Amino acid sequence: MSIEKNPTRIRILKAAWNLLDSNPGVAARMSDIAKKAGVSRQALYLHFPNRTELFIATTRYQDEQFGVDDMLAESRAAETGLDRLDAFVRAWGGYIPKIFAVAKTLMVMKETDEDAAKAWAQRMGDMREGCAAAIVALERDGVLAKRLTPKEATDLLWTLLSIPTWEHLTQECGWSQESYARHLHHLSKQVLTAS
Amino acid sequence: MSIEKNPTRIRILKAAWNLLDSNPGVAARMSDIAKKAGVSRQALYLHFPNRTELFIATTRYQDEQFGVDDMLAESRAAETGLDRLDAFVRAWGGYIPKIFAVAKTLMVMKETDEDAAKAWAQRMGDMREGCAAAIVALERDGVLAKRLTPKEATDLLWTLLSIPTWEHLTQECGWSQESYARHLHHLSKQVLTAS
DNA sequence: TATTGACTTTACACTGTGTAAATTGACACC
DNA sequence: GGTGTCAATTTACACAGTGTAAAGTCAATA
Repeated sequence: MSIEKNPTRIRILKAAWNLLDSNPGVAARMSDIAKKAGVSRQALYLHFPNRTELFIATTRYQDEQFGVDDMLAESRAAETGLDRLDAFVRAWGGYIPKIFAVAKTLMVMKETDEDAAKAWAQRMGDMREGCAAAIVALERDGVLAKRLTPKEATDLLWTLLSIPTWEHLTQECGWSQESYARHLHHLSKQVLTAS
Repeated sequence: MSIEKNPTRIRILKAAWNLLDSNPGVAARMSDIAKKAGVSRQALYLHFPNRTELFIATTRYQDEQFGVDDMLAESRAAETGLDRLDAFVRAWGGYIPKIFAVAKTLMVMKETDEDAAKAWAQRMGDMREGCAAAIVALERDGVLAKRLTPKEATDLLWTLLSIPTWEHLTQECGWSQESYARHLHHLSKQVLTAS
């Protein structure tokens, strides 16, 4: 399944993943990752040009391991627009907690790092595609809320499903993942579909 | 109105404010701020213990200058719960763009800095009070959506009005402030009140 | 046996924050 | 007029973390 299987490279990616997951919020240093991977700090630079690229590679590795594409394919298979919306909300909403720690690191980095910003924009752009497709399906079925243009509806769904929204509800407000999923399921229908 | 009026201190605060506003996203360095304030870098440390505290002081200075308290007082004066909700959404939603650049800087810092995190939590806690008060008023009037507990409703409003949500809609999606305000006005009612 | 490749070790340049201390200049009090 | 004080300046340095550079080790392989 994995495109490259350089063993040390993978060890480093796993170490980074692991470190970010277990110390959420504490941005791992190159030396921390090296130690965790059982390799010298300099070795990291043999596999990744810099810290940013290492973390970008880590998110890609996660996507590959989790099989995002297959996951999102499910929602694409739905017949009706409503089913498609539900499936997408469930799939993506359930994916966020798996990738949160690493994603968050990249989100913070993107504020000061051009490359991180680009990688992040790409990733979120892909996610937006899924939102847009669900909205198109709703419109096709004639159930899209009348006061929203497709673009507005897509933007709203994109925002409701954004990682900061998930973070706010589960981390700041203390909602369980189950509670988050249930509310977002309802919310997206309430806001986006015609009553 | 201002508690302290040390002229150099104010010059520094204005320089920081100015710098963050005009270079949004580019975290200003101590030397940049010093230069802008027309003062030596070391002088900053005569007025603020460190970079974090300088930025915290800057947000406080903004709040003071803009008179947040007066602004929020308006919403407190509303008679009905619905009026109160509207007033609060309008007031806070209109305030975000004024403070965004500085607030964003602090939001990024809070991920790696304990003090920044504390200051930010405080600020957002205050904002949550406003959300909670509006929800209580809705409940008192018997118009709170039945499927939501007051806590859930408060959390949702708090999330909808959060700075990341504003940022996502206006910066990523390109919504105008007017469009943001209009949609949030409708959205909050739709989600939080009984139809 | 020589070569290659992956990794280590050591060292260093660079950036930015924060500490420290000696110096200057103005104003204020007696 | 002399003295003290206060704000700010200048210079210097410690420290952390990223990234570069180069020489050395060691095993596999041809």
